[in-house]
Amino acid sequence: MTAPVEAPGKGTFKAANHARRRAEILDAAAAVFAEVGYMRASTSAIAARLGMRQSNLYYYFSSKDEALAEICIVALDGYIRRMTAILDGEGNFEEKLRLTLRAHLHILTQRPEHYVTFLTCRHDLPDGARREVGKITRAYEALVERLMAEGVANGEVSARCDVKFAASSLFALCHNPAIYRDGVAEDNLDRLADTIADLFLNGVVQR
Amino acid sequence: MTAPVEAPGKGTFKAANHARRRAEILDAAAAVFAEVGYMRASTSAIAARLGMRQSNLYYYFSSKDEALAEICIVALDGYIRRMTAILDGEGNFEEKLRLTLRAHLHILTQRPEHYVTFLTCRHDLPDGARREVGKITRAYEALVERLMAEGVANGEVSARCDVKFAASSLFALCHNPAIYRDGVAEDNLDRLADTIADLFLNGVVQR
Amino acid sequence: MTAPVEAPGKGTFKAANHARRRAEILDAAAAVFAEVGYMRASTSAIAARLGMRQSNLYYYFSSKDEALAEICIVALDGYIRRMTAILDGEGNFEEKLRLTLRAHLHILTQRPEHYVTFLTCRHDLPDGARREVGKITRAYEALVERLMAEGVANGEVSARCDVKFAASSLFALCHNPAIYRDGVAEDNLDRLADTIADLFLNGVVQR
Amino acid sequence: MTAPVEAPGKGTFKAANHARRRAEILDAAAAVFAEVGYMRASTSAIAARLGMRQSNLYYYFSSKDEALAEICIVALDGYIRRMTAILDGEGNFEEKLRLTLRAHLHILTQRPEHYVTFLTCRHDLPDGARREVGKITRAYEALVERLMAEGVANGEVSARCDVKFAASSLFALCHNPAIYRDGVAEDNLDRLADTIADLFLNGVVQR
DNA sequence: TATGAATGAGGGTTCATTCAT
DNA sequence: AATGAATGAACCCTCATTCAT
Repeated sequence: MTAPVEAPGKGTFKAANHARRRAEILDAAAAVFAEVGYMRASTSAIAARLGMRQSNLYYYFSSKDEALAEICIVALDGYIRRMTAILDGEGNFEEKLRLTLRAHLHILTQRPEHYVTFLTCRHDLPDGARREVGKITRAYEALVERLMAEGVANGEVSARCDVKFAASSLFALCHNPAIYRDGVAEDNLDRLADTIADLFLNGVVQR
Repeated sequence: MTAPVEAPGKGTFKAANHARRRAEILDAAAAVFAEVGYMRASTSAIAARLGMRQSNLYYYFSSKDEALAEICIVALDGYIRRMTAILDGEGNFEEKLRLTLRAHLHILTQRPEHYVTFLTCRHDLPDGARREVGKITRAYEALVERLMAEGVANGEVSARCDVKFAASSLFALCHNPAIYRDGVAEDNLDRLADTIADLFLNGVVQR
Repeated sequence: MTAPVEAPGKGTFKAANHARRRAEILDAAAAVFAEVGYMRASTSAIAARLGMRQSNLYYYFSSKDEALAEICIVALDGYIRRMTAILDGEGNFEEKLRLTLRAHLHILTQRPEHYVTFLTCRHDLPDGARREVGKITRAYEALVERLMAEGVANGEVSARCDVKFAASSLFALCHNPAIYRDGVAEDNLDRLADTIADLFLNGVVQR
Repeated sequence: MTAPVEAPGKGTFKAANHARRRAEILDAAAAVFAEVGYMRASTSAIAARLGMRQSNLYYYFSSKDEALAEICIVALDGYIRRMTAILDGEGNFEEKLRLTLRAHLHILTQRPEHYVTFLTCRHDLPDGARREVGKITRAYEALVERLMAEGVANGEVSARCDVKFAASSLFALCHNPAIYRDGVAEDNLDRLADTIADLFLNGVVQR
């Protein structure tokens, strides 16, 4: 969890290079984690993907755990902020739901492996990081539940709807494309989000 | 994949003990696999849960892989048959969908850990077994897709509905309760199934 | 090394059965030892060859080591006595050498696997048995060396001949057919012995 | 069979160290294999001989099998080439035979344990390597058989001589000193080779 | 910054052996 | 006389991690 001992000081030239390389390593790690799972991902497989040697990874990260934690944090980055903005913004339930889905799935256009890693490797985090990540996750879920609750309150959403169940179902519908597609082109994101929204809002029944 | 050489002969009355013990081991293994994942699950943790020594497991199973494969097979057992029966039976789309969900989730009342293990550890199967399990899984998915297609054909389901997307979404909605609950009491199964069916059929919108 | 605890008393009916079964087990063990070597020979492979279960072997033998030791003893049985008889008997060097080879290779017509096991698994004996077997082996070698020495003494064998080297060479020439053939038919034994004798006596040079 | 992934790049000057260490490990392994046999040779015994930890062996070799295969290859190295040169060179049968024996036994002055390991542990090779080694071995044997056949053809060798039997007997005569001596001093090699040649050519009979 | 080398801990698996029945 | 069940020790191998250079 702590930074490697000899990491360059902030603000120097070196620091920029260091940070860039760190990010590259995170990407490689996320790719391997997403493909074979955290436990099967060997540090040398990660290093090989970057053409470097295993031991050099420890110049940038103090442990494999740390890399996983950081990937999960990156994957979660901004979710709370964006979701808060959506909730505080204009629009009825349906509009906010569509915005939510776009925001939620946006990462699939940028860092799909980070998202998959978050979904599938979260449980492999060491206790401390797992609790931390869990806290953020639950806060985010709470915001989505609030969206549902607002929908119920203003009559757009059926009163029979259990907000917790609805929120977790919404997430579940997002996992599928995350895991079974290699990534999402930027121009397809909105269509994907709306497809999910349509199902979630209206179900499959013909009207 | 084959039973250990020194297992008792078939049909003897000792064979029943052997089979019972095997099943107990499978249950213990499924519990550990579901809890910490296949890779983190040590064979001695499985043995400890049964008060036996690790090496004794190999009297019943020839490898950890074999146990996983068997758990996945058990989890899949009967799905094709039951789904075929539903499709060939009476009822409109909605009725068949509700039956499908009950059949699909029924395992949660009996062997929830087997189901979770199947969902989360499938990828850890050795190549041969993974292909075999994949074949069964795809056949089952195809049946559910056929259900969707029939719904579209007779006008109960919206024509805009992509059957593949719909089928995989239905499964996704089932994963949630599987993973986040410890099991489902037999008398709650129908309610759970119907809750999912309601969402899937009509969405959350108030009408 | 000690007999199993509950072995039947000598002279009883049971004792005969017991001894017969013991011999069968020794044969099976010798076959497996000869085929894959002592270390790779599992007790269950031996049992399987007899249609019995591994644990039952321990009713007849107290350990795998004991079976090996006994096989080696059986393989050596009578060598000293027969060699002594040959040395004490009539005939010149060449005649005695041919008798020696026939006596030495005779086991190939009866228990080739015992001989091969002796040759290839001797080193796997536990210390005590190895010394015992080594003692007998050396005594036998000494007799063969005496044969060579007598040949030298009476002028039939070249005076330049090192008796130790000659004796061990004679044995070496016997190992080949032992290891590379499946066994020797009784009527071929004399021919095989004479072929080796011819080479040993006269070499390959044309005269 | 392939070198470990993280071995140093070819041509670097670190690679030389790596190769040297690899060779040291092979020597240690050969010594242990020759002493107690492949199956009884534990990797930690090999490591202990070098003052390193067992796991470090795997930085140089990917498996115990690989080390054995390499030892056998080393033991066979050059045999075909040298034997071909002898056959294609000048000299009558007797001269070529003596050259053959010197070439064959030369390894006893350099790496006796490799030779003994080859002789006694060949059967423990995994299937692929065993076939490969078997192929080389048989090719070499065929060359020695050709030598015998040439001797028969030009009248130096008795027409009654079976070339296959003669060739395998020659090898058998070489096994003895290999196995029962700790090695051969360089200046004794020729004498040893000639002793064997004398026996093989003329037998023990006084003329 | 990066590498080669080394290590300790742990895991899955095999197997001879024991013992109650 | 034979079997099912269990066990402990040993073994090969993997891997994250460390450290000197």
